Amino acid sequence: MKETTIAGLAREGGVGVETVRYYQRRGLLGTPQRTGGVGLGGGIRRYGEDDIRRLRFIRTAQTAGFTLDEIGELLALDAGEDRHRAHTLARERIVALDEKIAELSAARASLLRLADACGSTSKGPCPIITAFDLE
Amino acid sequence: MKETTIAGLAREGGVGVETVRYYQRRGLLGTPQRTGGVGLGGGIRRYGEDDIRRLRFIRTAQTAGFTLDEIGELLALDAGEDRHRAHTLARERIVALDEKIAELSAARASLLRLADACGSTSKGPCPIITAFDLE
DNA sequence: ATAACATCCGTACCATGGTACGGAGTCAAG
DNA sequence: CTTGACTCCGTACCATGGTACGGATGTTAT
Repeated sequence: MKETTIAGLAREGGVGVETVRYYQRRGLLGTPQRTGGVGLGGGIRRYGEDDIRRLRFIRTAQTAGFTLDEIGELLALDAGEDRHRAHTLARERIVALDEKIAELSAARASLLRLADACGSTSKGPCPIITAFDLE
Repeated sequence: MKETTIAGLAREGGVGVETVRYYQRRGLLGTPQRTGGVGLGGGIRRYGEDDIRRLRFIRTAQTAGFTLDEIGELLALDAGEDRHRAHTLARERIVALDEKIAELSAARASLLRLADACGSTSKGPCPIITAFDLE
């Protein structure tokens, strides 16, 4: 049971320590039990595999376009019973992703036209605005 | 030569009036000559086809992932002579777009797994975090 | 046991891309 | 020639997703 501190967790998740703390404040990550805890506030918190998985999930869900609020809901659903809600969220996001991917592909085509138009060695300005006109 | 006011320009570009003003402040859109201009500050500004094209370009360039700062550079290049710089910017963005599209496609696959796993009528929690694990 | 380093916590600040507000000026219709 | 809608302008505020600071405490290596 590999345990680590907040710095190790952050490293595993590919984020900074401050970002982990930010997620804790947002309620996306828990604040585990502290070691010993002699003083008033207690000691240092220890994190395990579950925390690492959870943090990684947050990051990949972000790339899927979920906001942190939505990710909070997903994490709640992961523990809950509402399969229908989870299914709906996933479906909605797939539709949004399909739109986004189409949008980016169209933009890519425009950029290709632009690179082509401005790639020649000929002088003068290249019609950047025009290259996007055909979208 | 269809002319319009800021509200018409905003409508054509699919943005709000305040957004147009914001772009003007950022230097992305110019502030054209005013009508009559009797008082101290002058009258109402009039916008034409070029302004509409420029505004639409800003919006589509945004969907391509350019920041407003980069769009400002592109607009400067459109008038300038630096074809090489324009070509470089376009190429860089194509690479970034390819990465982003791949990322979104992977996320889409995860969501499909998730929708599948949580779509059945069976009870209990569905493994949301796990559905993303295989990325 | 003491130095060096990490953690904890609240609070403040940051960048990006807007959105809102309020007062003054302008324009067109009745 | 007034009313009502629109414009202009500065300035303030907002949401999102962090990032930085600084003092107190905790941990660890020598």
